[in-house]
Amino acid sequence: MRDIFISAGGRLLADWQQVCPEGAVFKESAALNADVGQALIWLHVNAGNTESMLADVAGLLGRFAQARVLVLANAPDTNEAVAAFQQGAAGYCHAYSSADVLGEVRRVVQLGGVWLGPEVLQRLITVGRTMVGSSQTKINATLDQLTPREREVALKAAEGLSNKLIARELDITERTVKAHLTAIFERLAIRDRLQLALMLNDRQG
Amino acid sequence: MRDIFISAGGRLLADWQQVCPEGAVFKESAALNADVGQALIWLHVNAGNTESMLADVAGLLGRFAQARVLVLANAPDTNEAVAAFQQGAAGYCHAYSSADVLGEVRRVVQLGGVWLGPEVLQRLITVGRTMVGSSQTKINATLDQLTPREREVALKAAEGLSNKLIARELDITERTVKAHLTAIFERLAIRDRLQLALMLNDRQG
DNA sequence: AAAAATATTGTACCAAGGTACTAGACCCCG
DNA sequence: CGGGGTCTAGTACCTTGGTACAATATTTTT
Repeated sequence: MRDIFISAGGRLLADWQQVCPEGAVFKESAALNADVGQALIWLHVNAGNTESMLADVAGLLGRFAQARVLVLANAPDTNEAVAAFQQGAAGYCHAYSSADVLGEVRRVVQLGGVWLGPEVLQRLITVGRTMVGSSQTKINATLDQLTPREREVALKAAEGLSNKLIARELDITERTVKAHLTAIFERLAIRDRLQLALMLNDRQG
Repeated sequence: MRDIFISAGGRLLADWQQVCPEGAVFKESAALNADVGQALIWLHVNAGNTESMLADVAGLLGRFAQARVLVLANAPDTNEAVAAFQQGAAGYCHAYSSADVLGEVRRVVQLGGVWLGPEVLQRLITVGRTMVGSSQTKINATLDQLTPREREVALKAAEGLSNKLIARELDITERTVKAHLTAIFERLAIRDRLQLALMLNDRQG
């Protein structure tokens, strides 16, 4: 996917060039004549001119159906961002974002995603916040299904300890460790200790 | 809105049942014959089979225009999530999510929304970038020590797949999988696949 | 062109994980 | 007191994971 950078100033942003060393640069969207195909167009806009930005986005998308347009704003504004997305932009971010961020944005957009900055997200998403922090709750809910002794065994197994080591630490035989594990696997409906590790170590929601 | 649960294993997840006590369970998407109308279809998928998941999602959406499809992944993967959304899924979350989370997901989707998990969110949010980015970098640094083929094997092993399954998916013999794993263990200076899973799944930052 | 890395597979073997069936000791509750 | 859950553990057995000691073909690097 080609990268095309459009900036009124025509000046190339250093970080952008780092992300897209092969990218082409234009001074204005009108300068794009030939069909660009599946290009990724980075539209660098100045503050306070939402109207012309929207017109540019609409124009580009109209002329190049296969292209995706990303807006780089010198002074990002949530309202402007929402407007850009309504117009069909695939992303809207700070023009002076670091190369890391720009790379990530590019990746997301290339994968067909829409990149949303934090402010825009908060505006669009009402849920989430509470949910994000609830993974610990999930783990506890999992552990609550187990007896105290099973919990001890489960945690040690999820840390990667062998049955022999668990047995030594809990001062029981290896056979008993196996017995607990069998009970754990059945109760949690999983196959083996690796699945257990995934359940207990995965901090995702 | 009816809830329909599809799992290859046909096993009902306890938390899911709690959220959808009235839900129907099927072993495979093909088992859904009659039109389900405005149903909410929970598609439980195993790790590492993105293709078949996407096919399932596409098939379901094609057959039941009014239905919404939610993907429950045993081993969530951001790329897979993005792919699922591209295919038209209304949500993608961890199969072992707690009932609380599942209920919230259900609510959002029923209201016509698209549910984005924290991992996908964090991928999109710049704020979480520093933290998430560092651990991601760490993981990448780990993976960079491996050859391309070894990376594939390592990731699948870390997801909990058995050698047999990995072999099948990569279309090589189980012996070769073992050879790669032995090389991986030596290079990363770890003992077994569980340690590998801990290394690659640790998203603490 | 030679050397090194990568990818593949074989046979054999041992250790570890996990299951089946069983069972005694202990504790709590109705 | 008896039933049920918990913790413990034995023997036996099977499966999976991992290593040792190979070999061959392809690609990449030097």
